[in-house]
Amino acid sequence: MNSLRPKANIVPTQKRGHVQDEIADRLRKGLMVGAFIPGQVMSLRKLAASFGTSPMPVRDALGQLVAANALEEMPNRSVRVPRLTTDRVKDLFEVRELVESLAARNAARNATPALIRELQAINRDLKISIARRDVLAALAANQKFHFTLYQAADSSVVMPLIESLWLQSGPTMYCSFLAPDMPWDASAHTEVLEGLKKKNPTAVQRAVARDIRTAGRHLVQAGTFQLPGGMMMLPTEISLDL
Amino acid sequence: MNSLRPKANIVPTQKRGHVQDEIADRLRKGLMVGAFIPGQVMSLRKLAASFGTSPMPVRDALGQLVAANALEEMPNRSVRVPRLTTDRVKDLFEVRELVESLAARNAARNATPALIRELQAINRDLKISIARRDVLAALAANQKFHFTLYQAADSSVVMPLIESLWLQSGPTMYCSFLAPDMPWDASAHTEVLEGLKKKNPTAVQRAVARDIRTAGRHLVQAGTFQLPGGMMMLPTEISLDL
DNA sequence: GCGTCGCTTCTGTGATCACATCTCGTGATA
DNA sequence: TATCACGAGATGTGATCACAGAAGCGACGC
Repeated sequence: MNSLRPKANIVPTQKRGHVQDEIADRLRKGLMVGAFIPGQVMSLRKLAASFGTSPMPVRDALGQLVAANALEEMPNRSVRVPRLTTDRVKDLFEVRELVESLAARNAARNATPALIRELQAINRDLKISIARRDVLAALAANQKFHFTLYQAADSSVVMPLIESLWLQSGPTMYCSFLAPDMPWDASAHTEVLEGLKKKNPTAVQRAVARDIRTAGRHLVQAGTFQLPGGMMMLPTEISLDL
Repeated sequence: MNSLRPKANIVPTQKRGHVQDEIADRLRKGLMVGAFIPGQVMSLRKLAASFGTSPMPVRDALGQLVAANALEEMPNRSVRVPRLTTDRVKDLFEVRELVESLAARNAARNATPALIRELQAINRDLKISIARRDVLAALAANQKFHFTLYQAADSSVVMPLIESLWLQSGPTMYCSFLAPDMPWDASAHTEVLEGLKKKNPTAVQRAVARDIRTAGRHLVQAGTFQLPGGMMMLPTEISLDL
């Protein structure tokens, strides 16, 4: 009877109540994978149009990401992908080293043979991607390696923290690792696996700490994050085919 | 011309665009101060009615707090104050010890005489509140002591993490420290101040770690958080006079 | 030619509505 | 009396609308 009936989602209402979460997931993935340029503003309505929804779930998703420090809020109340300063990168990796070391140590205590096998498989993929110079796949494999390891720590307190820290460093890491001469040392991962096999949590902890420390050092040295935004061949417009 | 004109906020539109933030702040404060019982569900419309606004800004505020792990989302999509298990408390304080130790260490490097004086003043208030058995004031002073110290670390990465961790432990801490026999050792704070005066970051770090460790131990021992919800004289309904 | 005013557009925010889902209470029936 | 079913209410979610502010941009005046 009422003319206000909405146009009924183009998609046949896939899952009720999970729209904002799916949007948030796609945005998260996009941030990790470098689909968004540091400094890029995330327009509410444009994102909504891209997703084919109303601005409402997008607003919620952006709010989540802002609360997780994955996006930053400008005085205009617009949100954008944060551009990191050198100091902030140092801070970020200092904390990452600390927190992820803890997670790695605790994960090592709970390590099962199945976990070790899974990590070995992921590391194989990682090495292949590195050999192919496939930055995207390498970053994805690297993330998967770390997160499956940390997951074994079985801490619902630490995991969200680590996710937040990765989301913050994600876009910048992607940009920096686009430099073809960026060395990538996968030896730390090998040390992790050896430590797990020997059931030596301290060794695993040290290996993860070393991995993060060297990554952070390379990132600071490269310093690509302090270049003026908009460089590189990345699309200025939002690409949502994630 | 349109009849849809809303009823115009009772409050003469204090500040545009800061409604959701004020709501989030009041909820945060309420969580820290124990205005909400662990397990209590935060109803969107009821909160909105209490605040005298539409459910919209409340939805945003709750989303922020859920993203910060200060509130948890039930399968119903309702959000509630999380009730902590023993394991989670241990996790929480393990991470708190780690992260806040780092912040304390870095803060000690930047410590100024003014900061030391400020911390001394706060600690005086804390001791007075303890002597008076004023749990609320003591918790507030304790929080102020820690946060002003960490603020000196000048890290926009670490501070949000610490805030999130405090928000998670806030309600439970309040409930536990209601027990009149809960011992409160302020000696760690004295050690912190001495370390700051001697410009010894390691000493400050150790003191903060000890402070958190003992607090966590007492919390686990007391174990009040695992009592069935709804105990104590706390109001079941939401009290918003914060 | 350059600066400035004003308009158009776009931004996020808050309110209201419609709806699917779930809960809870009341009723009837066995 | 016990149990099941139906219904009324409440829940969060998403869409749409109204509005205030900022920003871009073009035209006009100096």
